[in-house]
Amino acid sequence: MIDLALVRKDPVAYQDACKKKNIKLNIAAFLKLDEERRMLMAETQTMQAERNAVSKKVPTIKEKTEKEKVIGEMKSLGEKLKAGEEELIELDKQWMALQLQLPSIPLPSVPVGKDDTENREQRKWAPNQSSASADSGTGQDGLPIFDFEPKDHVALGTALDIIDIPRGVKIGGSRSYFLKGDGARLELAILQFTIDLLTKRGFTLFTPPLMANYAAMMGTSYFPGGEEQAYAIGVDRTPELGLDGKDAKQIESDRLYLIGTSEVAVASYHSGETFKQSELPKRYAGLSNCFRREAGTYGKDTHGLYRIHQFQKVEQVVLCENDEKTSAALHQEILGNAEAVLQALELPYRVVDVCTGDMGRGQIFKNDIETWMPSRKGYGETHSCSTFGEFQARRLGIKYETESGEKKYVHTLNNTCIASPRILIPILEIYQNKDGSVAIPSVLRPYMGGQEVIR
RNA sequence: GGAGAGGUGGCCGAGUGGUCGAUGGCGACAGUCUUGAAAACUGUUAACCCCGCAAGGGGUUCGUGGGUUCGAAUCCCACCCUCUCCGCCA
Repeated sequence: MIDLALVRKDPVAYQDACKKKNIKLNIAAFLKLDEERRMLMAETQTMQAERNAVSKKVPTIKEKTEKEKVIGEMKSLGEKLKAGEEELIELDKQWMALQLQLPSIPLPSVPVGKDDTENREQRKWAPNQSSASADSGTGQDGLPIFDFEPKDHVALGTALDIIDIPRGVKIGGSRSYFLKGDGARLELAILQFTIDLLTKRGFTLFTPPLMANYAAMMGTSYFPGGEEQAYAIGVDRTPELGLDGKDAKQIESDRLYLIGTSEVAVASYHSGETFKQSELPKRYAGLSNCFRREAGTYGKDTHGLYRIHQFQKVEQVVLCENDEKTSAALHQEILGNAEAVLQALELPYRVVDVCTGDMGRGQIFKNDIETWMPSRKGYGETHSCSTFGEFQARRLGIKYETESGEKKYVHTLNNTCIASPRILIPILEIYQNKDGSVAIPSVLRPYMGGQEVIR
């Protein structure tokens, strides 16, 4: 949500932000509605003031006919007031709906572009000399080269019996999978390694609710707009559905949504609260399963574990004071944490500055980290690091009191630290050996009982 | 799932139709007293919105949303949440 005083002061800047972010919104029309709303508000408030004043006087009137006269007058005022209030409620709905669409203004450094094809590569990293696989080498650019025909993660995982997609689909529908045996253990090792790294760096770990209400979805700015990507809980539970349950009907929902990221829950943790400035920043990490409908992606990334409905993620969430330098420094910090994990895993990656068109409504600055995936012959997005300014904090109502007693909204940031199984794609593909076995990255071995290879 | 109780200001808690945004207590802040502190005493102490340069004025808020009424914390309806007992249960 945006400070409307700023929009009124500089509507052009917000219209420009809409254009850059591909948001269809007429700022002038919104401000006209805003104006109308305030005028109507003034009118109804005047009537309310009169009603309140007279209501206070009524019990002191002793004379009966006088009293009845006043009550009669109030009755007709009440009708006018009610009409005004109803009109205001209607106007309010439209006003709020539009207000929730207002974008924040990207920082000046953000590249302007229409979609992810116009993101700008900022830097690359690759291990000097990869220790990844006994049977592969490292090219000049640090990317792995194989002296055999490398397999993709699906072929590797299927042959090793650590990934089972067909049976996943049998149980959970398209884009479902099982991790099995060492595959499941590898995932947990990665998560645990990441958790340990963040803990050492001062982050507090949360395992949050996986189901969240509308306020949390809206507050973190997934709603309105992202409803189609969220699973809403609500199918009927009648026992007489036979063997296939295909007659199961939608029921009225429990009004909860499965979270697409622990950010929804963890950033909402302090909603409605006011900190003391000395309590900031808060460095939080959420470990959770994440659920995404992936509506509208039919036919896209259908192969393997790249785009699936459910995954596990360690997410960093930071709340800090309302200061651009502070949040910029923390942005680099949480970006650095994710890079530290990839570097420990010796996976080549690059950092891109996400352009305006590929940014969300609320972000003012965003980096993606893309990790090298041999089967894609390119980098694939594995991390997303966002700075929101006070956009989320306004929706969530998270403030702090400065030393001088002033109340301000916090700034919020978040970044993936690791997300699995997508990260298994580069791990399995880069660490594969000629014989089809896969070496376990050395930093993960302590988490797998010292095991060195999956075969 | 069955039965019951309840949601009031930072916290506790009173209030069942009208000068109630709400008695009282605790806490916090300021002052008096004190060398200092404690105690005692005195005072201050909600959030949000609208108008206004400001001083200030007005509105809304007693879980949420509707309704009744000239007037609702108080009456009615729906929903959300919490607690207790029983049942079931990882």
